Amino acid sequence: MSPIITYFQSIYPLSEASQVVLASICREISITKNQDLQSIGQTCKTLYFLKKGMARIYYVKDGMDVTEGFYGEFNLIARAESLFAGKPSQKGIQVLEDSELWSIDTSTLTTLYEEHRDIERLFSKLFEKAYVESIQRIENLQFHPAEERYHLLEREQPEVLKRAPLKFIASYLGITQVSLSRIRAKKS
Amino acid sequence: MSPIITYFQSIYPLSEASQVVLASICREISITKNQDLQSIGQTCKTLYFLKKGMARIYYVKDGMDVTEGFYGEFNLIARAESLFAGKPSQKGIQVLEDSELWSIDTSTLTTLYEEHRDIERLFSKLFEKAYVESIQRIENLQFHPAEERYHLLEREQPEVLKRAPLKFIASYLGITQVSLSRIRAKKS
DNA sequence: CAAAGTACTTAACAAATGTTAAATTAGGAT
DNA sequence: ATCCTAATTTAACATTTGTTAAGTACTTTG
Repeated sequence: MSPIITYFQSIYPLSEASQVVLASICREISITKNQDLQSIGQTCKTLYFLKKGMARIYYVKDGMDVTEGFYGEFNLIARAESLFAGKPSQKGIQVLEDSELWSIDTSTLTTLYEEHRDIERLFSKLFEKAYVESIQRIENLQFHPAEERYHLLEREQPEVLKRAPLKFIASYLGITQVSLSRIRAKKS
Repeated sequence: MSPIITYFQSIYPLSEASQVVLASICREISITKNQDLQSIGQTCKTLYFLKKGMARIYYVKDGMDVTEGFYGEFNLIARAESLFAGKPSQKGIQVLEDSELWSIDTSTLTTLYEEHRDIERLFSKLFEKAYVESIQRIENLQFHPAEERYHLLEREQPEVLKRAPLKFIASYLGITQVSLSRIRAKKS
C-alpha cells in the first residue's frame, strides 16, 4: 500500500476500488533543490503531496520575494485561489531541498468524483483542513507581534527553522530579515 | 423564489427538487443590534446568510475583543474551524445592526447530501469561496502596512467603514484605535 | 587553496505603531 | 433641551520595526 493512500485513509475512509483507482492517478516525481514545481503565471491544475523534502509557495510583491507558506511531508500543496477560479496563479511553488512527491492531475481527479463519491469527499476534507489552517494563520498574523509569530512558528513547524533560509522565514512572518535576526539574538 | 435560493443558484446550479428541499430547511430569523447570534464556547452547528444587516465574527485575546471578519448580505457566516472539527468555537458571531437572516442547521443539511449531490457541491463551493477569501486576507495582513490595509478595506468593503465602530475596524486591521484614527486623519 | 558569492548578524538612525491620558464629539436617555 | 455616556480624536512619549550599510561567517566553485 502506497504511503499516500494510507495517509488519505486517515483523512477519509476509501473503498478498495477507490483506493486502487486513486493510487493509479498518483504520479511519483523527483525534483532537485531550489527548482520550481510550478511557476508564477501557470494555472494550478495539479495537486502535490510531499513524500520527502520541503516546499514553499511564494509570490512577488513590489519586486520582493514573499513566502506565503511552508509545506512538509504529506501536506497538500496547491494554489487554491487559482485552482478554484481556473485562472493563472500569481504564485509559484518551489522546493527547498531535493524532494520526492506525488502529483495528481486535477482534471483526472474530478472525473473520478462521479463514480467515487468517497474520493470527492476525501478531497473536500483535505481542502477543509487547508482552510482551517489558513484561518489559524490569519489569527497569528492579526494579533501576535513579530516575536510571538516567530515563537509560534518555532513551536508549530520547527523543521522550517532548520531547513529554510532566513529570508524565506522573514517574509513568511511578515517582517524583514534584519528584524528576524534581532528577534533570534534576543533568545540567547 | 426565495432570494437565498437565487443566490445559491448563482454559485452552483440546483435541480428543482434540490431547490425545494433546500428552501425548506432555511429558517428566517431576526435579531436586534449588538446581539450574539452565536456565543463563544458553542460548537458551530448552524450556517447563516444575512438577508439584511451586518455581522462580525470575533474572539477574545488577552482580554481584548478582536474582530476576525465582517460579513454583509448573502455572505456565508460560519466558524469553520469549529464546524469541521466538531469542537467548541473560541469565537462568537454578533450582529452590528438589526438584522434578518437565514439559518441552516448543518446536521439537517448533511442528511440532504446523500440524496442531493448538487447541494453537497454547492456547499463545497461556498466553503471554497470562503477559503479563497481567507487566502487573500493572509496576503493583506502579511505584506501591507496598516495604512494600506485600511485603504484595501475601504475599497473592498466600504460599507464596513460606515457601519462598524472604530474599535472593531481597528482590531480587524490588526492595529489600535489610536493608530486607525491617525491613519484617517492623514487622508484629509 | 583562493576568490566570489551568499547568508546571516550587527549597528545607527528613521519611520511606524503602541501606550497612556486628556480633550472633543456624537448619541441616547430622561 | 440637558445630562450622561460612549466613541473618536489628539498629543506626548515609549517601543517596535524598517532601512541602509557595514562586517562576519559560511558555501561554492574554479
